[in-house]
Amino acid sequence: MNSPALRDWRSLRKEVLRRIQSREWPPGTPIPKEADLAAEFGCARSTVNRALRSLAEDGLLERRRKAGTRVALTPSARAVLTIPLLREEIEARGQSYGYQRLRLESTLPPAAVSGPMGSDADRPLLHVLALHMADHRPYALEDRWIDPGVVPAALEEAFTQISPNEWLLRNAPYTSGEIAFSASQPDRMEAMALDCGGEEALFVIDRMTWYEARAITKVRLLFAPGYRVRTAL
Amino acid sequence: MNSPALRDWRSLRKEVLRRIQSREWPPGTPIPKEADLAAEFGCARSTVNRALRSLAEDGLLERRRKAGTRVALTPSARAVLTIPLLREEIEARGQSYGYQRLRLESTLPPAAVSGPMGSDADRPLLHVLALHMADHRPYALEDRWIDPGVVPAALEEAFTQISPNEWLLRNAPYTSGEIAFSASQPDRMEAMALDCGGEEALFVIDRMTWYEARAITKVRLLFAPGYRVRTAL
DNA sequence: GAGTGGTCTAGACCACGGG
DNA sequence: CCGTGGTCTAGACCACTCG
Repeated sequence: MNSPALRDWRSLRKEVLRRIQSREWPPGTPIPKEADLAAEFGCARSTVNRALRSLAEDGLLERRRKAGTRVALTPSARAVLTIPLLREEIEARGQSYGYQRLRLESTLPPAAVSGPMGSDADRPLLHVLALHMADHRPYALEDRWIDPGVVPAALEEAFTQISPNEWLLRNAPYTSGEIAFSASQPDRMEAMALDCGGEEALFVIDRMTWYEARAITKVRLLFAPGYRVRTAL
Repeated sequence: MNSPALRDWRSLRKEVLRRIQSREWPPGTPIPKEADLAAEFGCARSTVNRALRSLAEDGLLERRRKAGTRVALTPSARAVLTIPLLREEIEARGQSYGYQRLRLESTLPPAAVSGPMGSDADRPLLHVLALHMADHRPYALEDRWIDPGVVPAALEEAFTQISPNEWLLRNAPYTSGEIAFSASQPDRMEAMALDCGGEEALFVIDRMTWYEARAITKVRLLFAPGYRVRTAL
């Protein structure tokens, strides 16, 4: 049967997606090769390729040369998180953004910092502690280490008007990074800064970024109680 | 100046990425149009398009017809999280996977469940409580609600051998979903099931999925202390 | 109105990897 | 080996949107 000709890759993607979701093509099924689909839908192979590639990028298809294309066995959920600047995140919700630098020092990093960053344990790093606020209430505590050997300009900055978060994004481009999400209880200092109880469960983001092979910065963001990260699947 | 001809889109992407990261093209800069880049690199415009589109999808470029292509002002970090089956996640680390159903009942959902799911508050839903274990130690507690009106086959399943997590993935394809990450303290029952203290901060994943416009299931995964979700940026 | 990206085509060659 | 997806090309038309 010839389907009604679908000539653009979006329509084609939709149709293939429909066949997958309706179990017309169950998980594991090998689907027709590109040339055949092109014939069925009356379009060029490259258009089919575009549609199938898009589905493969979303994890719904598995493609291999010669082996062909199959419906993925486990459509493992992929969530794309967009991590905005805290300031933008707060302002986007119509709240007023506040910022306060709590501490700035140049000091020897603890092993928990120099280790992952791969920096010399006997070379001082810049350490900044800052509080982000939404509508004048504590929102997140930023505990950051910066390697001045990689970003010398950071030594000239006081971080009283702009957060390290934002300053680095503007002034220190990175080539790679990693991010981790977890949960943690605050210590006494952190609880005080966030104005919450010491037994509250707090959401934590740890991030580290590199420029080429050199670690730029390592940061731990501790969010006030109730914080959630949401996204569509 | 003619750059050494780059004929494949990956090399081209690399070169453009280099110019962005090296600030040769600072944030906000309009970059040459596709046709010009094609001429510079000695390749077809569609190849340039492929490379630039790829960078735009990663949020590094902003493209608009007529306006042209610009380097994104805020390279807001995007993290792609792949949420695997708990079983696969555990086995991938070389640990033994264990599973235990703790409870199965058909009961009226609390408002906190029927509300978000958009189901009638006076129609019973399937409620399953199950424990996932790694190397015989509690790993995550799965607290799930399933609408049997959408997935009737779920009524035939005892969930003693297979987790709702895995059963649903196999038997109830979804068309959309949402996921949220947060931190929470366990209540007494949860602490007992996870064999941890009641004041521990636990990582929580809430997920809800739909088929078309009908909510299939809502689940809350409570992870044992120390759990982290990691990914590259 | 006109310039730029978005997309489609028909054909070609190639790289990978299954049999 | 040889079938399949991956990619490139040259050209074309179109859609969006800025000026």
